Amino acid sequence: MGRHSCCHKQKLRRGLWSPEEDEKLLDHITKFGHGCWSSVPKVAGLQRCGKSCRLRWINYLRPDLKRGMFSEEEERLIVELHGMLGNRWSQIASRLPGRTDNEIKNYWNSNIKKKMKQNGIDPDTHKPLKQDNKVTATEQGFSNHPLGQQPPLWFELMNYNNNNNNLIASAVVNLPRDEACFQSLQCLEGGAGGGIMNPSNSSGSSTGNSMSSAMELQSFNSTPLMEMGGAMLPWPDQLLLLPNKGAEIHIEGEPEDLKWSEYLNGTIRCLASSQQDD
DNA sequence: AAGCTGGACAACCGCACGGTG
DNA sequence: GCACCGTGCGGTTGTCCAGCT
Repeated sequence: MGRHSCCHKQKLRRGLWSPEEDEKLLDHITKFGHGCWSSVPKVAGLQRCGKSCRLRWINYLRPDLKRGMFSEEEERLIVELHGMLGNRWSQIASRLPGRTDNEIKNYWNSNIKKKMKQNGIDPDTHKPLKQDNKVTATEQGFSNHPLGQQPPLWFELMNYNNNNNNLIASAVVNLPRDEACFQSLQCLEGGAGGGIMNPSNSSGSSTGNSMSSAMELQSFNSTPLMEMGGAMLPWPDQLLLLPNKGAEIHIEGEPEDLKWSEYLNGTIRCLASSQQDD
C-alpha cells in the first residue's frame, strides 16, 4: 500500500487507526461536525490527512452504522441492486441503511461473487455462466421439453429459479411473446387458480409502464395479457427473478400490479415446493 | 510449534467532478 | 477558460487472523 502524497509531504501517520485516534476524531466530530475535512485533523490534533479522517468516519466511526453480518434480505437486495446498478457501490449502499459502500464492496468481492459462481451465475452479467457446471434444463429433467436440448435463456432461468430455493443470483429474464414462453408460464401458473390468456389473442397495445427510479435501467413495455380476479393485468416483457423470492415485477404507480407480482411469487414457490416433495 | 494459505476487513490510490477565485 | 482545492467513488492492496499442514 502506498502513501498519500499529502501524507508523505507532511509526514503524517498512515495504516490502522489506534483507539486514541478514533476517540479524538469521534470527539471532534461529535462536538463540531466535520465541516471541511482537510481542516479536521489539524483541529482534532491528529497526524492524519483529511481524506483518511473522512474515510475512518464514514466506514467505522459513524454512529448509524449497523455492523455485523449481512442478513439474507440484505444479501438478496445487494445482488438485486448490483444486477441493475453494477459496481456503483455508493448507490447500492444508499439503499441499505447502516451499511457503507466499502463494506458492501468487500462483502461482494469476498462472499457473494463466489456464491454466484458456485450457482453457475456470472457475477458481472448476472447471467448463467457458459461453462460445463451450469445447471441446464436437460439436467433438470426437461430433455423432453418441446423447446429441445438447448432451451432459450428465459426458460433456463425460470426453471433454474424454480428448482433452487437457495438461488443467490437475481436475473432479468426477457420474455418473448410467443407460444413456447406462454406455455411455460402456464406451467408456472399451475393449480393456483387464475387464468392466462394466449398471447395470440391479446390486443398487443402497450401501456408503457415503467419501473421505479431505482430500477430505471429496466423498463417494461407491457401488454395487457393476464386475467386475475376479473382484472386484466399487464404482461411484462421482462421478469426479475430473485433468490428465495421467485419473481417480481415493479411497476410504478400501479399497486394493483403488485398483486400480479405476489401471485407469481406464490405460484413459483408453490411449484418449487411440490417438486421438492416429489 | 512453525510456516503457509485464504478469507475478511481496513485503508490507500488514482481519478473524476464540482466549486471557487 | 484555467488552475487549484476539497470531496467522493471504485479499484486495489495491506493487515490481521483462523484454520490447515
